[in-house]
Amino acid sequence: MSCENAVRRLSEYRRILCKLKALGFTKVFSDHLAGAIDVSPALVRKDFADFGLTGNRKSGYSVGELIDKLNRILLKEHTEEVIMVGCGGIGRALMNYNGFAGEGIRITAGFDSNPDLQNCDAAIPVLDISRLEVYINSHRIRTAIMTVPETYAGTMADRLAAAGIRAILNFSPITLKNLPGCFIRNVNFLYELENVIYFSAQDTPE
Amino acid sequence: MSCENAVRRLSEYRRILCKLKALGFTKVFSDHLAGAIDVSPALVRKDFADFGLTGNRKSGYSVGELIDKLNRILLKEHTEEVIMVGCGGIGRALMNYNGFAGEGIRITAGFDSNPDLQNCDAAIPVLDISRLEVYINSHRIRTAIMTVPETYAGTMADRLAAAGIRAILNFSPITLKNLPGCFIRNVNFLYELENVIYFSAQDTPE
DNA sequence: TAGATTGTTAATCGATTAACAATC
DNA sequence: TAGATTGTTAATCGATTAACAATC
Repeated sequence: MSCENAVRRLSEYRRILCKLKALGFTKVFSDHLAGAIDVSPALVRKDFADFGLTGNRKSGYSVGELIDKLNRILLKEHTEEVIMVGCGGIGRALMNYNGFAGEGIRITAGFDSNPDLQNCDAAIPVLDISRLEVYINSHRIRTAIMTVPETYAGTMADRLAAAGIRAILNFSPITLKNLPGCFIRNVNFLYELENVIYFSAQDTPE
Repeated sequence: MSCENAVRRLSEYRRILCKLKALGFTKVFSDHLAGAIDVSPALVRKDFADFGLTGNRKSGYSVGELIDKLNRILLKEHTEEVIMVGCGGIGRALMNYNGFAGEGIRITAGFDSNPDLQNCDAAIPVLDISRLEVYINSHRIRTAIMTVPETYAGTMADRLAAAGIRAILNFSPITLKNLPGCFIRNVNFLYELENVIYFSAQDTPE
């Protein structure tokens, strides 16, 4: 768990550092970053130490150097190509989501078994699911986003892993476990919303 | 953290219990549920004890009774009305998401400042953002989903909290902290994807 | 040097699990 | 009764934080 959380914090540090850089800052202290993401300065330093990010005992950390190293760790040095498996409403919305392009992530193709959703000529082509394996192989895709109905999620994850996918972001409504050689991260809209609804009824939701 | 995690597990237990009920099961043991969501039987029993769900020292837990009590805890006894703030691609996709309706959750209206997205006559009307406060008040809405651009997220959350919203599911690309009297849960698509991409490059992603 | 910050270790905190008495 | 499972306490585990020596 810690590792997943730590990597998420790296994303957050990176985001803040990019903003600081844009504002002209060249140095930053663990104290500042800690305040920005609401953790202790000790955790910032520990995270950095754990991932080999070093600072200077007098002048803190170099913003530019941190960003460079974080870019390497988070695979931001080259554009990462990702596929979308399942192109219903959520899948298409994420394919058009504008928060990825500027961050070195590109969804290069979608796959769906429904011919009505297929379109080879779209900006991001939506191909028949039968072409999945060949595409993954020829484009050396390692990462997939899955937004398929519950019934298909399990077998589709197996199929993706077998085709060489190393990690899946799973939005389908069923929680999947990691497969051998394939990391799976589940995001369940229903559970998230039920969670929020639960706290909306608590005396002190905060 | 535990509480948020525990409530999420309640959602998972509930889902599994509903399936068991559909299959005709009337009794279940902590051991079974534990296996299904990949935790220890002790945690299942502790979760249940913490939320006042009791079993029988010989015959385990009653499926029907657990579902009833979980429905009460998770506010499933009446349809929960939720609003969507920001009706771009993700917002509209979630408004049309078919995973909520059968689960006692209804998105009753969307709000956006862009007139092109507004439509009073749609199945789920999309209203001008100026009508937000009146709508929340007259419909006694407690829960909101937010999919707005980064620039507006902070002030919009303040506005929602001031209007009486008690909990927000925030999909906007900036992490928000809880406000006094308003719980905020952040889901950041970029961070989730960066996380998954990170693990796709690890030797043992699993 | 004096002051300030990192890097790191030990302490703390909280969540999960193991163990077992209670009991159906 | 014997066996099995809950309910609960103590132990464990892991993540976060406090503290401080090293040092720029």
